[in-house]
Amino acid sequence: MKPLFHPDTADIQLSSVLYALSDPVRLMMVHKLRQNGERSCGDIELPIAKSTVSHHSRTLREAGVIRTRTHGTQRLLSIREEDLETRFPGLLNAILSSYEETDEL
Amino acid sequence: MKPLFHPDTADIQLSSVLYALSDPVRLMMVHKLRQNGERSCGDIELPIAKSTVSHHSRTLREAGVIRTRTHGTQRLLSIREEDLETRFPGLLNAILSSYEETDEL
DNA sequence: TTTAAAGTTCTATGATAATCGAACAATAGA
DNA sequence: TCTATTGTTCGATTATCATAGAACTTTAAA
Repeated sequence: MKPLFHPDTADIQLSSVLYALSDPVRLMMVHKLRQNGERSCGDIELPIAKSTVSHHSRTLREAGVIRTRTHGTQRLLSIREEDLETRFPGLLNAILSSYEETDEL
Repeated sequence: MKPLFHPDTADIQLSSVLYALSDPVRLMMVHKLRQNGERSCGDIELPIAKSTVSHHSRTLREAGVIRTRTHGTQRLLSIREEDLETRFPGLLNAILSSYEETDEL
């Protein structure tokens, strides 16, 4: 199995994180991951093709927002909450709180 | 003089704000505006052509991040801090604090 | 060893965007 | 009124991206 690239915490770029979270689909993915905890790609209900989910997962992973680990044929996604808090204190919570307070659910 | 469009506070979209701030040039613009207060386009030192600055100003304005007012031949830009705080409490500060703490200056 | 399940990668497409230079518009000042 | 200043808009270019379907890979299960 090919190892998946995850940036080191110190290498996570603010603009990359903001970009990753500026897409409504990806924002919804991250919101659901925080609400429900670690989930496989398929368990996150999304109105798009699975190849598109895969693409978004990769964008979030390469930006340093989520972690992906392999479990059987599944890929389990989770938010890198501690790493993000270390790198950008308060940022993730401010974004997801804003998301939850508005009508973008 | 053509009136410039500014979205109402309630119409500001989170994903649009995140997208607007995900570009390094625009992030720098907003950082400098908060550091120095209201400034004209030309007073914000940027390593890009003035037509490009104008384009970025428009993106920030239409996303609801900045306000633009006319003063003579100048356009004065300022951050919509109160509106953003009303709409997305803590968001702008979390983003700009993150920016200032990292090496992206 | 087949078969099924879960994702990824490839290819293609249509849309959007970052950039610049040139032309244009509006205003202030000489 | 002419001119300089400030910024916008237009046109073109180049690049990136969101999307989907098809083919492929990997693993688990029958």
